[in-house]
Amino acid sequence: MPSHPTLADVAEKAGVSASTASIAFSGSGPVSDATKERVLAAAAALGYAGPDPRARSLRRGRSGIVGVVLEERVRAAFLDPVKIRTLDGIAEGIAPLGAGLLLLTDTGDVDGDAPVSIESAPVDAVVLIGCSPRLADSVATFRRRGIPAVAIEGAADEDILEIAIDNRAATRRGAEYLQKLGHSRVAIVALPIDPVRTRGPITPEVESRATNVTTRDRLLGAREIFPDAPAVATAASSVEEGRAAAAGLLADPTGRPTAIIAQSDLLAAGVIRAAEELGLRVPDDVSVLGFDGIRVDGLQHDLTTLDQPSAAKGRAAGEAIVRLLAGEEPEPAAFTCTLHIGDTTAPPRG
Amino acid sequence: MPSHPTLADVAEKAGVSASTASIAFSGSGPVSDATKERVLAAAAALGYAGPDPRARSLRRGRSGIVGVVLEERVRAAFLDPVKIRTLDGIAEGIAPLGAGLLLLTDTGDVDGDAPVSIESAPVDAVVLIGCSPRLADSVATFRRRGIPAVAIEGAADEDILEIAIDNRAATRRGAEYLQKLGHSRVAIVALPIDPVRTRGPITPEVESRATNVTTRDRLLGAREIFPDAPAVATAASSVEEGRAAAAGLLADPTGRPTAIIAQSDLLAAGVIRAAEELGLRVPDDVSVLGFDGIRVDGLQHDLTTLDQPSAAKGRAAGEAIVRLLAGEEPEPAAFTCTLHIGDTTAPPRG
DNA sequence: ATGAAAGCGCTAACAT
DNA sequence: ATGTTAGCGCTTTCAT
Repeated sequence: MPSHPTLADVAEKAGVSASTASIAFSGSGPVSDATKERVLAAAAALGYAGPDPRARSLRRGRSGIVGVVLEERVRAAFLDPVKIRTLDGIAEGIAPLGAGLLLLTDTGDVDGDAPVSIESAPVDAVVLIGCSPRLADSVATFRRRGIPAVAIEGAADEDILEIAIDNRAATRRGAEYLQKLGHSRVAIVALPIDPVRTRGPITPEVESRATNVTTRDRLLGAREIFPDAPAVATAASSVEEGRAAAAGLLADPTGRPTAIIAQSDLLAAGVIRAAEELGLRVPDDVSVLGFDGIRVDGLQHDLTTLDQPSAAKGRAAGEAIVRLLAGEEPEPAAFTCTLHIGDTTAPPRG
Repeated sequence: MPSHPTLADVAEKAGVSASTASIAFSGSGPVSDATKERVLAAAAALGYAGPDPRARSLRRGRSGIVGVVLEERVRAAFLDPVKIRTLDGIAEGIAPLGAGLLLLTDTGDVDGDAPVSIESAPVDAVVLIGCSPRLADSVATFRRRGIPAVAIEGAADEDILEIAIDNRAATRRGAEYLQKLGHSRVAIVALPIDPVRTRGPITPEVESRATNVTTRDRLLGAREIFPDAPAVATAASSVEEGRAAAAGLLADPTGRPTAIIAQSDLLAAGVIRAAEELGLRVPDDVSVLGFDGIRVDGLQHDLTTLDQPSAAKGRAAGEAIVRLLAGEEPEPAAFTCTLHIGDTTAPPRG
């Protein structure tokens, strides 16, 4: 009795052929009840735990695993409520597949050692979340490997099925709202804009090199209303990054913006904190607009924000995967964000 | 040129043997630079995206994937901040492996169709999170398959490496604190206690059938100080469940508890909400003790709670996996929770 | 209903 | 440094 019995061992013990034993386990063929029982008994006796998934997936050409490619480290994704809700939606969308979700990261590290990189993961299909600057590479890789892929945002120029939200139009609507309130001196606290997450003012030159499509689209939407609004890039969507960026924007009383458009709710929470630290009141002295529609932990305000249907987005991506795997051709989809008016926006003073 | 070229195709095109081509890709052997280049060129020409991970893992006997078994649906786990932080810690702990994280669920559904169930996932090792009533089965399955496993809580009686926290002792410390404040009429809002998540009073009979080790241990800890405290089981760790359970406990002014021990912070938040809905003030009319040390979204109070090191717990589990895979024998570990005294506990009135 | 044979695509011994 | 050989464990025609 080998330490880890194979199907062949079980078959031999049961006195049947390997193919019959296989059928007894998978149920994909006719077996007499007696034979089946004999096989199962032999398996139990040998401590056989069922067919080896590795061999099975080689033979069948399918692994039963759907990959989720995150642009950042897993831990970072878990800190982002939007990502979590999206992931949740994906899980729901692929539920009919009964497939496992494999979390992958596309950090750009050339991790040749990593047994499971984006280049070599045993997945039947993938969902790319976020706007990796290396998206084009990833897409090409999966295409070469014949792995169906769906992108959630950030696929603007790539030849891949995309599930999007109206980043640009939504931001525009938010900006219009600020304009209607009477704001004209507006500044933007932006998400990371390039692969290396450079902090600082977004000059036209920086903007031309932007690789993050979400950042760029939300920027364009804001610029439709406030063409000259200064923008600052952050290194991450976090309260701390928002605080640091806004501290700079609000420090000088001369020409201080009366409203700040933050490209995420976490950044917006940071903006509010920065304002409070400078003795400014929100929304009396500064209005703040967010994006996402998450509830920010510890934030006392009811943030005015663009509420995005992140779970629906994920579900749509999951459903698209199911259809792709079934040989169908799902359509790209675009979801619409809703302007939620909270208590962080008001007409400018004076 | 086949639609999906194999290593053999590449080797042929490059005019080398398959084994040489294999080495050119994996780097696990000597190849001349010239040959390597020729192989890579041939691969590029054919659009070969690298060795098939399924074949590779069959041959090597390793998939480069670590499974995470959740007791509930993925979406439910994502709603639980403790689980997320634990997952985060696991990702950090197994980072040296460069392995992917495969999310698996052990719902008890006999999902024979699921390509990737707990019985048949191509994983090199697994972490079991939470306290599945079916833990014993899972453990046996993984053992038969020769897959190293680590459990985070809930493995009390199983023969498996466990990373634990001091659920019982910590709860006892919290209960002692309430006692010192002067409380004696205390009630408990408990986590789910059995596989079917039955709601309602925890009678001795129910308690004897408890399968959820965390629930049971926290219950025992509370009972060390308040032996006769009535307890109510909920169906999930959520604000809504906590609210519903507490609504029942607080409804009748006669013999109303002066303090409630909730087995999670989400439940505690629900308890507070129920109290407020009844016009009771926290902590003046009712003291509330939580467990977890998460920040509950939207909760205005600074919850008195037992702060558990969930990320550290996950990291320890990840590190244990790394060591198991290296053939070492890591020790079980137990982490200690800290009593955080917030503003939801005070001496009882009058 | 069962068995024999042929690989899935790759890598690891072992030769040369 | 390169080639030859032999499977990893399973599933699937195709016979019988």
